[in-house]
Amino acid sequence: MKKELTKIQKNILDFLIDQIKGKGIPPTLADIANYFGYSNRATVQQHLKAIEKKGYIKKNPKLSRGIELTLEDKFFVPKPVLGEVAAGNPLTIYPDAIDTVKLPTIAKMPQDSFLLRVKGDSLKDAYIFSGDIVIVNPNLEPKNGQIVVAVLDDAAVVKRFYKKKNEIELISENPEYKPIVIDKKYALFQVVGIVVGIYRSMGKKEV
Amino acid sequence: MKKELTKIQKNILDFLIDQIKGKGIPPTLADIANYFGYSNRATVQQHLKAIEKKGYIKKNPKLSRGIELTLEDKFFVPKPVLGEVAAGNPLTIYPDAIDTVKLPTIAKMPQDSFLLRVKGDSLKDAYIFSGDIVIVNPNLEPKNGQIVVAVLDDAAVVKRFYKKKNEIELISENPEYKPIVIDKKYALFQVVGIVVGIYRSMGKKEV
DNA sequence: TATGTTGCCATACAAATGTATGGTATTTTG
DNA sequence: CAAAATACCATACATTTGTATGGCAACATA
Repeated sequence: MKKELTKIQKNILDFLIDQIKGKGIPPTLADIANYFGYSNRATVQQHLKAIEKKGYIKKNPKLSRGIELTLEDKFFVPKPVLGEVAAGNPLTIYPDAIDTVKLPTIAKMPQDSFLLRVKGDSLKDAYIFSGDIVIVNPNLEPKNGQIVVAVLDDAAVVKRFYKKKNEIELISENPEYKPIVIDKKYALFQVVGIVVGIYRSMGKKEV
Repeated sequence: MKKELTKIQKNILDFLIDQIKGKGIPPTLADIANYFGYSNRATVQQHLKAIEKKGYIKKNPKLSRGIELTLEDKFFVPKPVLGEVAAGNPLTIYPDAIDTVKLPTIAKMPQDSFLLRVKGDSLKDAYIFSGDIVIVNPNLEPKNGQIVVAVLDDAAVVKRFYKKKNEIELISENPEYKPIVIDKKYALFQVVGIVVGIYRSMGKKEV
């Protein structure tokens, strides 16, 4: 049905997806031209026309930023998963993505939030299961009782956060693991972000 | 810190939030003017200036649709929950929203997806719990094995979908409930949508 | 009373934006 | 080979869009 895209067209489409899904707002022709180094909007214009002709996008004529995606799987956008975490046995967060998860469009991430895949069932008492994706927002101040991702001695832990006078307590959902108490001044401790939610993709059972 | 907004300014801000978070793209001045029935963009212009002055938005000058939200709780957007469902005991989907859930920005919904709150633990074998929000997408074709929301005799059920030759089988996660078999021609049956994912907000324990 | 805020309109203008048209060169395809 | 598609550029033009300025009315406030 749909014709093949050329390499450049594919690149532009990727850019469109990235902008629309990632940044939230479709780019202008000038944006695209600028990104790809074109000195001219008309070039972009024709590429878009070609892409539209092949059925991958739809243009809202005369409207600024009026580019819509018509991808069949437009509800799913690949997002990098930065690592795996478990409440009990801290795992290192890898600098690069270890995997990619297809997130539905609902999962438009706040700018610099990131995803971690939960491994093991040590969070099951918080109803989070192996394979679930936790959404971590690094831009929020942790409040008592919230579940946070923290780095302690170069390892990541996911625990419930409680701020005391001079120390911070990290409590595991699972009673098997004892609370961790950290002095506020301890340098090798840092709250990476707050778990704002969990997402679980349906369809494939990959537990 | 932030000054109070007037009624009209509040309305405009609500519209901005609705568009940006809901539709995904900030409106133009003309859009806003049109929505509120203003014959003039300058009116909107001044309202935006007032709202910006009070610190609720930030404008990217000279850029089309360059309105940013600066809300403290900008990561949370109210979304209507259309009803409640349980796998075992079908509940009616109410025409109006029964509740509103604060969804984080990650939960930018695909255009006409809707939310249902899960009640009861009859889906617990699918790791879905009471209080979880299921995201239902009405625009996808159901495939075998997917969890769907279906209307059967005016009641909603959430079950796993299997298409047979002449009939459709709806299988409950919970072995207590027997599979439902529906003839394909049965008029009072319709698949409302597919559960594309579940979302659970952290922070408040409201189970 | 004077002053300021709010709410709306009209007009004007510059920049941004989308679009149309034509040109050139390369590659692909029948 | 000829025709079509691709890839890029330049120029021109009409709208869209954001912005600035001024005017008018209602209202609260000092």
